[in-house]
Amino acid sequence: MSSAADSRSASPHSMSLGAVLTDTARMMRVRFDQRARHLGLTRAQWSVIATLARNEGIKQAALADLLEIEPITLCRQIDRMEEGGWIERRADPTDRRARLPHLTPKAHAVLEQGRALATGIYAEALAGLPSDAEAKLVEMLAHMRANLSDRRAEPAEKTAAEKIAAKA
Amino acid sequence: MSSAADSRSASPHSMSLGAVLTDTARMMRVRFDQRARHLGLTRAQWSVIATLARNEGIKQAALADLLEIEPITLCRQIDRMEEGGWIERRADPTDRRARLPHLTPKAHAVLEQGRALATGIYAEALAGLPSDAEAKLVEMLAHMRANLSDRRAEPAEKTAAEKIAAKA
DNA sequence: ATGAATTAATAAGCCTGCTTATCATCGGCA
DNA sequence: TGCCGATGATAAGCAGGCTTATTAATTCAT
Repeated sequence: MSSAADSRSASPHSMSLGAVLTDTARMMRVRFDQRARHLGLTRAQWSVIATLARNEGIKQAALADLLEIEPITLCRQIDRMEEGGWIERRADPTDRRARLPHLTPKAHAVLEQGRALATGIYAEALAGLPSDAEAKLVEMLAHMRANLSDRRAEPAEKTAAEKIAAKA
Repeated sequence: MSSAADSRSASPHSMSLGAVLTDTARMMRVRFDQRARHLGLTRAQWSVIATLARNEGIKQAALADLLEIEPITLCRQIDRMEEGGWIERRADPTDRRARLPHLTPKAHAVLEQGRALATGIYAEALAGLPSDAEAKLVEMLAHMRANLSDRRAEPAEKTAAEKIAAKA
């Protein structure tokens, strides 16, 4: 039963952080998808709805930036969500290039359910950990995300420290 | 500059944990992919190579279990890696159903480079955090992964605690 | 000893991320 | 005024996850 853990821990600092991070993120997404299936929504789609709800009238490119995905990824996601009746694109009166995504009433109707689902899954994932675990995790992960967010494919040595210094 | 963070933190316990977890995992994967591109390898592929290197002669289903992905996902990954010359499938003399994946010399040759890459990226991500951050993170994430790993689409209440009790 | 259940691998088809490239429009500057 | 670079959206095509279902081989129970 412990073979998986054993086989991964040959060098405790080599693969485990990336592996456990990726696995945990994937499992959280899968769990959300399982629970949200009866709503007809995936985690990624719910994330679009939740963000859009707080940013009415935003452009696709700006929304992609909030979601931290590429515009093309969001574009195709909105294609699917428009087909599913969650979102409609409206013309921007001030810029004929833009097609602003708007939530439909159907999307507004599931906002609360999605929030409750997410909260329940976080609670389930964090069960058995100290009460400050969530805050600590979010803080550390946000820090790591910031460390990784800019630079391109440069050699790894002494870049992170510089970046942090530059930000401060 | 802070608009993304602001727009997400409307309710600090609603979306942020899942969002930051997913984003950080994705950025780590992207970073690895950028750095490993000159090797012709992706993070997912390197992960297969590293795990296979520690488990010679394993079956595909067992390897999928170690990697915590579905067998079909690994099957298609191995298709690509066989095409790329990283892996070859050999017949299992004791079970005619099985086709055992084996690393090619080309794959053995990049093992060290991959390990160094991963180590460098972890260091970069963790820069500026206390020295025990990695251990704490791995511990918390592993706990969460365990909390989420079994059960199916049941309601969220009081399942995690039961599961932990059952495991102990 | 044979028929049922299980297991190994994989096909089909979807979702969501990416890179790269195209096209239309906007807006600033010469 | 007219042009040229920046911007908004999207097409094409790949990677790597998933669910569901199929085929072949093995194993187990009767």
